[in-house]
Amino acid sequence: MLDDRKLAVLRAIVEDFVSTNEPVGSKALAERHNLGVSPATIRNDMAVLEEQGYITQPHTSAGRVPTDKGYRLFVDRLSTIKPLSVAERRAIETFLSGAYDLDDVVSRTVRLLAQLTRQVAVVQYPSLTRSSVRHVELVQVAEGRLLLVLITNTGRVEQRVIETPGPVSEESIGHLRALLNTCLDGLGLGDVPAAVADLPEKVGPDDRPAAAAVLSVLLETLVEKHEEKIVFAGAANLAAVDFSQSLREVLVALEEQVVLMRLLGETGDSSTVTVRIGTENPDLGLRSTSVVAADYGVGDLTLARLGVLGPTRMDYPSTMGAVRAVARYVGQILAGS
Amino acid sequence: MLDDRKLAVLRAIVEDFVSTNEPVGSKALAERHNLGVSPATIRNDMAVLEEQGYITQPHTSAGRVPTDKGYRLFVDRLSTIKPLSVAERRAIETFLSGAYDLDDVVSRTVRLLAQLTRQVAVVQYPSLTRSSVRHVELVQVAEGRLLLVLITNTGRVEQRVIETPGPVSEESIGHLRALLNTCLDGLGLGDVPAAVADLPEKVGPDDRPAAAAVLSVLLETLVEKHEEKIVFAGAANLAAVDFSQSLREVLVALEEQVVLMRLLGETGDSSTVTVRIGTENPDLGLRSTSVVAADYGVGDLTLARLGVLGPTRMDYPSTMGAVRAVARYVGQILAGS
DNA sequence: CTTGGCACTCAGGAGTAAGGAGTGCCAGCG
DNA sequence: CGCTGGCACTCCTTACTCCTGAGTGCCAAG
Repeated sequence: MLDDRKLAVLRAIVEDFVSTNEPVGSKALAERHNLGVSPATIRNDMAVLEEQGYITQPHTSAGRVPTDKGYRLFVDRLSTIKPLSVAERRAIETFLSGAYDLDDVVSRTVRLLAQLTRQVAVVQYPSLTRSSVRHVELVQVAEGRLLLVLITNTGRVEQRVIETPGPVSEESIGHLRALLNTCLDGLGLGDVPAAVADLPEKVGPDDRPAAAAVLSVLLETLVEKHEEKIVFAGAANLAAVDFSQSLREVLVALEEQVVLMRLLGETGDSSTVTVRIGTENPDLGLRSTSVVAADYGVGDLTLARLGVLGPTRMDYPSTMGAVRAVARYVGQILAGS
Repeated sequence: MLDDRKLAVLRAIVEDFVSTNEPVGSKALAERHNLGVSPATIRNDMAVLEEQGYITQPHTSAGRVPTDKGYRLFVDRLSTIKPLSVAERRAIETFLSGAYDLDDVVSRTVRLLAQLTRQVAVVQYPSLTRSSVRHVELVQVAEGRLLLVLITNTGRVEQRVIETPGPVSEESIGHLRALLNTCLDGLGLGDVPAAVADLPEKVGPDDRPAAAAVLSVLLETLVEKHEEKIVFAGAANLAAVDFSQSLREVLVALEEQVVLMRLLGETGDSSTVTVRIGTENPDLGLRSTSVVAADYGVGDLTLARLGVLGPTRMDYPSTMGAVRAVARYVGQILAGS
């Protein structure tokens, strides 16, 4: 129902509109792209494309603008992900490899992605449930108060204060610590609750209350922090685009972890870059924004997602290229640290 | 040179302009505030105030608008900090006391402050140089790779990976750990470099290289992370105000840690709330923003700063009240954890 | 020193007109 | 049957003008 030429016209419309931000007319199309036909012919094609819902006119006697459906077709069938230049790749590599801990990796990544795409970047911390325990540390910081530090294989460090019912001897703490480490080492965090269920029974009766307190805090940490840690950068890039009225809504969304999580979408829907366009987004008020996201991880293990948020009028091929490249490099960096 | 009535007029102008965002004229002033004189008189006073540089007109035949100098006089002599309502205080208390670690305290604080003031809030993490060591942990996470975890009395947890020249025995690590803790426990971070200078000499010759590696990373951590950790929230509130062109610049500034630090200003210039108005700010491009900031800490010890960034046209008394109150509560929370 | 009166200024909105980009449709051509 | 040039039509955009009203500065009188 759409022959090759009509698809070519749609592609040209998307490309021109993205670069000029102005409705594109038949005459301009005929001039800038050598489609080999006259403006009148293009007009006929445009009429068909509009009827099918791929493009629309802001008003009579204006050029055409792609609809969400039009962008969708463009992304799915009319474009290919544009790889980054060698210089860009090298820049990513050197910038990321300078990081010295997980916080630093994440914060560098998000800033890098924002700069590459000139849009708002969002990066999720490696999921806790997909990580495994590397080390558990228990330190008495004051009478009746312990600090639990949980280090995962992805470099995440979670810390919690534990109020114990009474003072605990250094010896008991050492015992408890050893116990925790032997029974948890290398274990996936999802399996921790089952593994520690019988912990209080393994310690002497005097230490039971303390062990129980530690346990409850440990389990709490796993559920509370869950997947929720997520950061963004590049809000300034929003001001450049003419977001006008919706700018506020976008900023609000960015500050809500929950909304951000929903925007990035479920992990693992596909092994490559995914795109959500305009109204495809779950969130009202972000109807004119698109999200380009991808999973990252080490090897086969998916750790979390990262992505970019921008106007529907976006350079999808380049953005997708940047997101894919950054996701890969982050995986490499995490694997090496 | 400025009698009481002229000051009253200035105060009225500031208050009206802050609440309406429109240049205020002599007639409106006479109606809304009972100054006991006619508009004509007020006009004369206004002429004087303008001549002295406290107010200005956007254009002939418009009302007057306060200048930075006018706001300054208002803040210094014409207003008093407005205490929060009981309900607000209670809300702060319950919200902050729910926090369970330092990250959480800081993130809650910044969101709280943003919401209270309906502006952009900025909170600096407790300064490392003003903290002291509570515990040092050393863990072998892989062959030739150690993890150094530094816990301060303010709850900050810094972690760094250390590559050792070769494998290190568990025994050596234990020794090193004990050594570090005994010689650093309770020490101010500023004093750490001196205290550990002779550390390599205290260990056996075999462990020298490892000790040196640990040492260099430890010292690096202290200088690199220095004071620089700082977060903000409430960017969405920027969109509400009519910041127009400068919005982008403000957003850029917010994402630059260094700029943020400079904006908050030096700690300890005064024991109470400080205000920087418009051009008093060190940063170009933020000429139409004001910063209201205060130190926070536990007891006499100042830990860091927090504050609010907004348009010069701001409700200073309320904002100052909120900043002061939040700073106090944060201190209390930190003292109790 | 304060006040009412008065002429003056000027930003902002409404109304109008010209310009132009782009369309839809039609008739003719290969 | 599809492509093309021509043409009338639509309607957004810009510029221009005019008008109104808020607010001022100044002056003369109390």
